[in-house]
Amino acid sequence: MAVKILIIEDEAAIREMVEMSLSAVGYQVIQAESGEEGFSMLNEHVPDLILLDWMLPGMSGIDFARRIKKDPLCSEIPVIMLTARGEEEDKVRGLDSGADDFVTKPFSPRELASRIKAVLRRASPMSSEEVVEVDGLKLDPLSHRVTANEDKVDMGPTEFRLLHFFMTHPERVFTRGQLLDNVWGTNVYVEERTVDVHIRRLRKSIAGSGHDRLVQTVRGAGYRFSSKP
Amino acid sequence: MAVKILIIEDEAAIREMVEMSLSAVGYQVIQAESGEEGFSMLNEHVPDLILLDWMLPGMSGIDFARRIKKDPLCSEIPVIMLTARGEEEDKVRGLDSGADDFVTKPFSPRELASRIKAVLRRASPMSSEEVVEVDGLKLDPLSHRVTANEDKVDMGPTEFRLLHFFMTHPERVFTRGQLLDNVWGTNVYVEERTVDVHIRRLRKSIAGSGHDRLVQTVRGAGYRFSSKP
DNA sequence: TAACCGTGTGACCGTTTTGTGACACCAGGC
DNA sequence: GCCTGGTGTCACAAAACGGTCACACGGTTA
Repeated sequence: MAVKILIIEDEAAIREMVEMSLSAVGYQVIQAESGEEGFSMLNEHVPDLILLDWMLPGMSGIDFARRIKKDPLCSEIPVIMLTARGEEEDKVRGLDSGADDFVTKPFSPRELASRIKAVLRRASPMSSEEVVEVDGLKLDPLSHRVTANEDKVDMGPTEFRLLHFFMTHPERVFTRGQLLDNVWGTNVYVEERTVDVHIRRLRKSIAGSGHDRLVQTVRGAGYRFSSKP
Repeated sequence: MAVKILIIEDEAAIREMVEMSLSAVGYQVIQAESGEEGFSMLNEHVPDLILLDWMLPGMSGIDFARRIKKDPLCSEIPVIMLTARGEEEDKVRGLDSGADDFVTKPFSPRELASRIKAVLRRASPMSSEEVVEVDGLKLDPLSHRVTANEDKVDMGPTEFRLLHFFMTHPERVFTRGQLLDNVWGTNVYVEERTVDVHIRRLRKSIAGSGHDRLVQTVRGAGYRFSSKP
């Protein structure tokens, strides 16, 4: 699955440049031009990294970072601050607020890309390649394999991606729309009820070992993956 | 363990390109932008190969190579020199200094990767010439022979390389593109479906002993070699 | 209790992906 | 030249997958 990066930056020129250079190296870029928009984006997408402008209209970057880090659901997402030259003294405050790195404007696409790579490596070593396990249900992205208590589990590609997303974002409810965005990908047009069907197929394939209880329905909201009842 | 490559090159652009393209095919890349930094890196990492820029600020590439080769701890590490066009006549001197190969800038990632592969194969025959065996299926790179429970197995050269790659990288899914890169070589252009055909031929040739089950299709992802079902 | 809403479920069918045999081409040996 | 074995590509077949629908079910509300 492609690495998602959310950029929150009010200058459209910078957003566009970042979008172009990062998507060229295989990242999926989601844009927001204000803190508020950034938060609403977080409801749809769960990015792997956030690029955050230091000076934002309305909510400042540092406020945003603090709120992010307080939210247990998002606190793990690494943040890179974009600062203008001459704000050096502010770096300390920025670090306190939980930013993982700083890039000073103007920056080259290359520099940004290498910082991103470094931060991602540091923050979660190969997050998308790590084996995830919940309650005896194990998913190995590298070998593309799912086992329930060492027994092989079969499922289709979409179910696999869905399960992978769930297992890497447990204990959180996702609406059907959010699941479509994160598992199917943005700009696809399919019925929301399609999610139900794939949930059903996923449950069926992991039901043999009783793990279907991990995929929970939250009526009126969506679905959740959780080991708690 | 991943193959480590140390690149010593002052131009960040080239370093980044190399880093990206090599890490994409599974190498671990360590960067240094000067000879001095290169030496300090050698104290931390023992790379399997060194990419060395011909023209370095301060200590030149050739000086570096000479010092490397004098050090008994590092003298075995193969060195590939990166030279700019028009330095052809210098190649002789370079060879005297112990470089194992040359790559002329500008070079393509594919070319570099295949040179690296060739040099590593030449330099350390140990790892890639060891007999591998999985489940009674034995491949001997030295005698270029495959046996299934002591019975001889026939296959074409490409199938042999494919099987060798699979057996040295089991339990992991490879896309058709990755297989093309790793088995065919990086600078060839062939249809991805060609992989399917060779998978088919490989399966056919090892099917007599039932070993075709080791070559597994992962729908939507690629192929995997595994002794597990 | 009946209508209603959201979700579960099985089935359908077009599309996509993979398996498979055949063929043309190339290089090397005779 | 003429085989021969190996390779890449193609066309077709087979299988799996994905999205949609219709209907069933169960809880909630009027």
